Amino acid sequence: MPQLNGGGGDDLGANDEMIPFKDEGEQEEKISENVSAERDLDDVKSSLVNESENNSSSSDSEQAERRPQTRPDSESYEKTREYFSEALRRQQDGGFFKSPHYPGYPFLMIPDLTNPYLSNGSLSPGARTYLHMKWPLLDVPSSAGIKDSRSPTPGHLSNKVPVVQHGHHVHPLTPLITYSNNEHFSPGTPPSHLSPEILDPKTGIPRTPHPSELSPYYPLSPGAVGSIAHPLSWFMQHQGQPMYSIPPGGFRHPYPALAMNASMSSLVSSRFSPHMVTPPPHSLHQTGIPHPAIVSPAIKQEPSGDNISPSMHSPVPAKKEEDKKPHIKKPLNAFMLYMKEMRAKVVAECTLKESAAINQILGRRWHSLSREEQAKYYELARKERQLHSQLYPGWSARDNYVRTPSHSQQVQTCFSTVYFLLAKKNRKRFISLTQVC
DNA sequence: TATCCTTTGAAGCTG
DNA sequence: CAGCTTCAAAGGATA
Repeated sequence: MPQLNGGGGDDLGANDEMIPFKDEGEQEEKISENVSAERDLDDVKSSLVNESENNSSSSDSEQAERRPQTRPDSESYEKTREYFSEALRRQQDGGFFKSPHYPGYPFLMIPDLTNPYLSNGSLSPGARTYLHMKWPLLDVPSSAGIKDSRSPTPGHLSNKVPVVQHGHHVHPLTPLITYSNNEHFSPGTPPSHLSPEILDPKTGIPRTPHPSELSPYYPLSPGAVGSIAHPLSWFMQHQGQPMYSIPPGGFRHPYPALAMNASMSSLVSSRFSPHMVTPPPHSLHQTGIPHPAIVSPAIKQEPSGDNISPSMHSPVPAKKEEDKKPHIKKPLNAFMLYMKEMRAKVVAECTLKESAAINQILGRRWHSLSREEQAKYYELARKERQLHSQLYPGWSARDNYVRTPSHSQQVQTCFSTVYFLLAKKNRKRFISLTQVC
C-alpha cells in the first residue's frame, strides 16, 4: 500500500486517501468478477464512448499513418523552444524548476504523457515504457469502491487544501499538472519535426500517437523537462517577456506568514506565484494575494442561503457585499486533477469533444490506473486541500453550497408563509398562496 | 443564454 | 451515522 504522506513528515494525516487503496485489492478482484456485467452496462450506457474508444484503439495503426501533424508557426515554435531552453537552464541551475521535495509532486511527478518528446525530437525509451503501462487498455470496466475512500476523520477538515480558480482558466495546479501542458500544447500537435506525422482520419487533426504506437515509460530527461510548458507562460506572455524568465532562485515565497514545510513551499511557489505577480483584481486573497481558485462573483454567484450576514436584511448592501466577495472554488479532488490532465489526451485519441463522453472514458481509465498511479493524484488532491485551507482558513465548502430545497422543504416553507399570512390576517394572499401550494 | 450531461471524490446536510 | 446532495472541470448538446 502506497504511503501517501511521503513519510512521517506530513502530520496532516491524509488517511483518507489511504483507505481507498486498502479497498482496492478487493476492488480489483471484483473487477475481474464483474467485468462482463459491467461491460454490459457500459454497452448500454455509453455505446458512444465505446465506439469512440474502439475506434481510437483499434485503428491506431491506421491513424498513425493518416493523422496529420499541424505544423506550428515556425517563429512561434522557435520562441517556445527558446523559452523551454531557458526553463531547462533554470531547472539545471537548481532554481525555480528544481525538483520538488515531495517525490512525485509538482511537474516532475508525473511523466508528461501528452508530450513524451525529448527536446531533440525523439521519444525517450522511458516514455515508451510508461505510456505502455499507462494505457494498456482503453476499455476498462469501471468499478465501485473508491468512494469508500472519503475520510471519516473529523480531523480531515484540518487537512483541507486550498485551491483558487484563476480567471484565465488556468488551474492552480497548472504548475503541477499542466507541465503535462494539455492546455498549453496540444498533445496532438507536437512540432512536426519532433514527431512522426499522425493524422486523424476523421478530422484530419493531428493527434498524439497512441500508446501502442509510441512507447511507454517516460523518463524525465533534461530534454523532456525542457519541453514542459510552464503555467507561468500566461504571465510571461502577458508581460511581453519570454517564458521562464524567472530569477534563478525562483519566486520569493508569497506566503511568508504560512508555516509550510518544504513540499508545501514548493507547491506554493510553483503553483501560485504567477498569479501573485500579476494579481487580477477579482482574485485577491484576503491577504492581498491573488489565487487562481478565486473567481469573480459574476462568474458564479455566491449562495446566500447559509451565509446570512447582518446585512441580509437590507438587500442593497447585501448585494454589494456579495459583489465584493470572491467566489473561492473547491479544491479539485484526485479524479478532477486526473481529468484535467488527461482530457486533452483523450480528446486527441478519441476525437471526441463532448465532455460527458470524455468523462466516461476518463472515469474508466481512472479505475484502470494502478494504485500507485492513483496515489499520485490523491496526494496532489491532498496537497490541494491543504494549501486551500491554509490560504482560506475560514472557507468552507458550504460557502459554495446552494441547497435546492426538497419537496418537503418547499411545502414546509410554503406552509410557513401561509401561517405567517394568516397571522397577518391577509386572507386574500392566503387564498392565493393556498392555491399555489 | 442557461442548463444538462457525465465522471469521481470531498464535504455538507438530513433524518 | 448512513445516505443523499452539491460542487469542483469541461465543452458540446439542448431547451
